[in-house]
Amino acid sequence: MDIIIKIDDPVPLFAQLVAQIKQAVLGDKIAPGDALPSIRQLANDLDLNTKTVAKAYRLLERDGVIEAKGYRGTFVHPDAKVNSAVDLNEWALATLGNTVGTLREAGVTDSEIRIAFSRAMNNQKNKES
Amino acid sequence: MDIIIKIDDPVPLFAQLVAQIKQAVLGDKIAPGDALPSIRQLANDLDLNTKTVAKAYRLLERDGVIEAKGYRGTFVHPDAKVNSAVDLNEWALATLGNTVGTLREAGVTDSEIRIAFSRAMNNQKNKES
DNA sequence: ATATGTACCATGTGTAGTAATGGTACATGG
DNA sequence: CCATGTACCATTACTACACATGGTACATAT
Repeated sequence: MDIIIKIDDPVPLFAQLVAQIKQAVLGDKIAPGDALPSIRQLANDLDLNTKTVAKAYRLLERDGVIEAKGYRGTFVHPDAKVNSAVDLNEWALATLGNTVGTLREAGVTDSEIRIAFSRAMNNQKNKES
Repeated sequence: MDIIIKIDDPVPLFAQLVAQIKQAVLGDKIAPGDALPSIRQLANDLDLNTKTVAKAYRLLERDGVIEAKGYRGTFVHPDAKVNSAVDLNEWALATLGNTVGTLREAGVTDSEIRIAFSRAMNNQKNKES
């Protein structure tokens, strides 16, 4: 795996990692079942903090691209290729875009939308008890 | 109109103004057709900047609570009482709350939701040309 | 001329959230 | 024992935005 991290890139480091691993899956450079380097290993190789790599791995597992098997290490998910093609963030963008559009049409100010959004994020945080 | 502005209140000054004027309408202290003090006048009385008062008036006019008639001054809107009861911000909060809830259930991170929201706000800005 | 709402230039302060870093500690199951 | 992923404590730098302030300028129509 030729992973190249650019520290001066505006794209966050963990996001670069996520993107490149998804690309590796889509380009068949790694296949389901393949073992990935451990968090500590990869952090050492790429000269990153373990937290940064851990964050990328956490997101990749949520997206069904990799599978963490505890002490045994991390592996490429069986459905990795399909799941790599699905972009949760783009869907979130589209969904929020619709809502924002509706509010804007109703005459709600951008500033008010931002404030309402901030409140919405904090409100629901306490809703799931 | 007994308007009291508390500078040490966490509620923004312009928001205090908006709320109190709406309350004055709902409490029949001012009725449709009544003239409101000019922006400069009110800013002077309350010891506020004209911009702050202007912001409140702008929002009140959008909500159909008051009517700006240019050089003639500002007046209470004919449908002020009905329009004062509608809270655009609460509706925005509820709408955004639903969207955020949906995204959260889908496993989207709060951080990712915020980023997607930020992009949604910037995207649509250029959409209406 | 006058006072109206409105629009533009700008600055300062405070808050909130992101990204990345460091260190320490834990349960897991070969 | 040991390396795994994971979770907690924390700090630093940065960005974006809200709020409020100040000054200046403009078209309006009596």
